Amino acid sequence: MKLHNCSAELRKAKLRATPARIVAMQIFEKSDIPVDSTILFKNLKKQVDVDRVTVFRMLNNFLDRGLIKKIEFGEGKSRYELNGPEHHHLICESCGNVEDISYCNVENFGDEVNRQKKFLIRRHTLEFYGLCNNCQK
Amino acid sequence: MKLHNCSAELRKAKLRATPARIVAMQIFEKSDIPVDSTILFKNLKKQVDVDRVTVFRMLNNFLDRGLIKKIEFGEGKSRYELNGPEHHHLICESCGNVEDISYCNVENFGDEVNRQKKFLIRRHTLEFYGLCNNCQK
DNA sequence: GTGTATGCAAACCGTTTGCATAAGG
DNA sequence: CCTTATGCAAACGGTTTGCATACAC
Repeated sequence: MKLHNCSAELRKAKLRATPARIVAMQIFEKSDIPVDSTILFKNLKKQVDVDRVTVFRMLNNFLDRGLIKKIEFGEGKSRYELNGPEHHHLICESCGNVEDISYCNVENFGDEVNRQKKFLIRRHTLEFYGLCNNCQK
Repeated sequence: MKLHNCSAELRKAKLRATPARIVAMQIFEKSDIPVDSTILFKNLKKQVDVDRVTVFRMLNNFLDRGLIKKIEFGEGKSRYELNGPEHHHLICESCGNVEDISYCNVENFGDEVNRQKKFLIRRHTLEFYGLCNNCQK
């Protein structure tokens, strides 16, 4: 059980370790693709009695404290994932699966942009949409 | 006046050239940053009497016919721009201004991803967030 | 005990849908 | 004339807010 880790992590982020939050963190740790509020809510419900509103408040709390980050895949809703090392996503337009890619050569490109446009880049988003290996068959 | 061009363009896309659509196309042509439904609605209202619903329907029609494309900047709403040559955006987190960049070296990176992950890339999104030249001062 | 987190109800915003009317070709 | 676009009203899904209560520390 990672329960203790999650509690500690929450307290370290100056958040009270409530049951809902602990389970939410566990769900984030277990899920391999970014979750949206509805998925998180449904999975939470299996273990704790929690309100939808609380889920949104948790998400915002976690975001504020930098525990998670928000992503959008153009679905008209937000997704969230643990705020780990920078990476990008391969989103299958057929089955919806999401794979992570860690390598990114955009930094060099960013430097170029910086020089040319005098734009100070703080972060960037890069998502690839297409067909995963399975769905190509 | 570009009115005639817009009408022609609409008809070429097999869409009836109604006043609202013609003005909408003109607004797209004039605006240098991607517009959202509300901005488009307000600007349309200055020239034609149009309903909010009609704006959304127009946007979807234009999307279907490939006249425009949809973009998201993580604002919880969609933005739209004319479907011209591929480019990416520099979004200023301070003033909200958006600059276009045309050069993109992501293709090479995409090939790499393709080989490594056997993922067939159909399109990608790449947006830079930071501070524009003005807002750095 | 004190301040933070939660539940509930209600509202908000962007967007979609159904249906009858209007208008482009 | 026939089909497509529009307006209006209503609904939808995701998200936020106000307020009183419950709970973590």
